[in-house]
Amino acid sequence: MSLLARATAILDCFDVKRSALGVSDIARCTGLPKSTVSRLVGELVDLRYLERDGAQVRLGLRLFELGELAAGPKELRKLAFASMADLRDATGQTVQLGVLDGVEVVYVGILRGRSSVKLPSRVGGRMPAYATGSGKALLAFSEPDVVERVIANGLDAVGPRTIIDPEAFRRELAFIRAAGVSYEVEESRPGIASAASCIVDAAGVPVAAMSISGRVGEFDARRVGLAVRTAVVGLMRQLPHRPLDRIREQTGLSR
Amino acid sequence: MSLLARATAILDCFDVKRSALGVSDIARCTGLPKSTVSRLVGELVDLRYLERDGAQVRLGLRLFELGELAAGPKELRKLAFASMADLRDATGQTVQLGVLDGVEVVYVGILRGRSSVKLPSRVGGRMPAYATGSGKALLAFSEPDVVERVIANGLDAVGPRTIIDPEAFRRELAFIRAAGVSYEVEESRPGIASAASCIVDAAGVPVAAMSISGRVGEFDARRVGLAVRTAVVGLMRQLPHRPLDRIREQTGLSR
DNA sequence: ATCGTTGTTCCAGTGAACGGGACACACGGT
DNA sequence: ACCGTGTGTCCCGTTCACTGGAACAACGAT
Repeated sequence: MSLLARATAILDCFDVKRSALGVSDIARCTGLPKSTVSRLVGELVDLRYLERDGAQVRLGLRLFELGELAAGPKELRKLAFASMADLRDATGQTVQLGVLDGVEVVYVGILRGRSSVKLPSRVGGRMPAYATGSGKALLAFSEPDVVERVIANGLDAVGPRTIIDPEAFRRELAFIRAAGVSYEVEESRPGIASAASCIVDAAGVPVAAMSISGRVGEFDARRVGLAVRTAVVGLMRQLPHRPLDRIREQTGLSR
Repeated sequence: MSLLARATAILDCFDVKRSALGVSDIARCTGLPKSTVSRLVGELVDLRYLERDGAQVRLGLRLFELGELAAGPKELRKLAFASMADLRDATGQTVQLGVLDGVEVVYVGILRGRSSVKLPSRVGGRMPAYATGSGKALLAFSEPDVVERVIANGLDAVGPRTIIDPEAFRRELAFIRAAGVSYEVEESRPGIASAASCIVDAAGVPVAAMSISGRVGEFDARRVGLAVRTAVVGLMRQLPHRPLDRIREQTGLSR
């Protein structure tokens, strides 16, 4: 395990629930020797990636800065914001924007609806991809090996109706690919339903997914699904105009 | 230069203006050998701190996540948000919240005013402390060695009226400490004026500064200065109630 | 006073990072 | 076609910086 991996393991210990940790806490959490952790924490503090708060230590200012600079999610959020707001206003439900990272979906933007059922999601938070509307929408348009990796990673039931059978899951993705919309009822969490649609770029690679979630009762799947889909196609129409970097990426990808 | 310092030097190359860089760009910018950069970039990509975008590389998803988790700024922003909104609505000018980091102030929150004169500041952005309203307010309540470090670092003119004389600067801070408000007219940038006030915690250590900026013409310094000050004292009144972590910090600081 | 904590420091041993150089590739100019 | 210059990656012997057990000092609780 390289030094960088150790350092990042330290940063990974922090969570919305555990926002301040001691050296020993970190040593336990990472499995690294205490002396090593002490030294690395010291270096990270000097670099302002961590900051001391008495005997505890918490995530530092530089991470905040770099997070604000992380161009990808920011740009995406800006582009999608208008559509998301329309959707939120039209339905009153909460709208989310997520990207795929390995076997999980990371939410990069959230607009909470009026009927603010408290969703567990949070900007920067993660959920298993196979159990969420956004995740399934993204996987439906991803390469087969990405999907297989998710399946191989295990389809554990995280909600009352999570799809745990690999074959059923593949069929579900095929259906989503055809429909352009994914639905999910109590697959991620009891009492919650959602509909999502995948945003793909000009080359057909999935970029993000927009989803809309609400309480199972007050949620008209058909209607809402259509709304998400229309919002997404509207968004995609203005997507390929993004000039330089997209072109550069294209040429880069073509070897 | 340790490995961690090298890795962070790579991350520091990125900027709002240079959001995507190649390996050679980074090598030039950091002064590190290209082969070293290539290897480190590879590791950082594996760790998702960077992501490849064709031949270019940009800041990755994990930095975005960690930035969202950085508790300090987030908490502060939440606390100050109401007062900032009041101030913005009352004056129509843009309100900023900044913290001190070394010799610079980092903006952790911005509410743009109606008369949206385009300020150069940005959430997560930096400005030299000695040349801004927020920075001077923070320095006025900081330990002498902090102030001296800033002065030793050099008071270069960044605006038409930047204070560049060390002695004048010390007098300015003494005045601000007495008044509780700092003013700044064209010290940071031509055509811009601002007033700021420092938020100190129960122990008297400066935490952040709230500032309000506008075009020199449409800016009534007296009136606005008083408004900022009242907003800040109102904010501070509800500050010491913050329970556990503050107490822990206290005990930690008292050795 | 005696534990069980905490975090920090020391230092010799070693394994991982280093980086010069060779390499493959993609351009653009002549 | 032939360079010249730009990329980014990879190899591999050298070496030096990271490692981590152990000893340490400070607390707090029992």
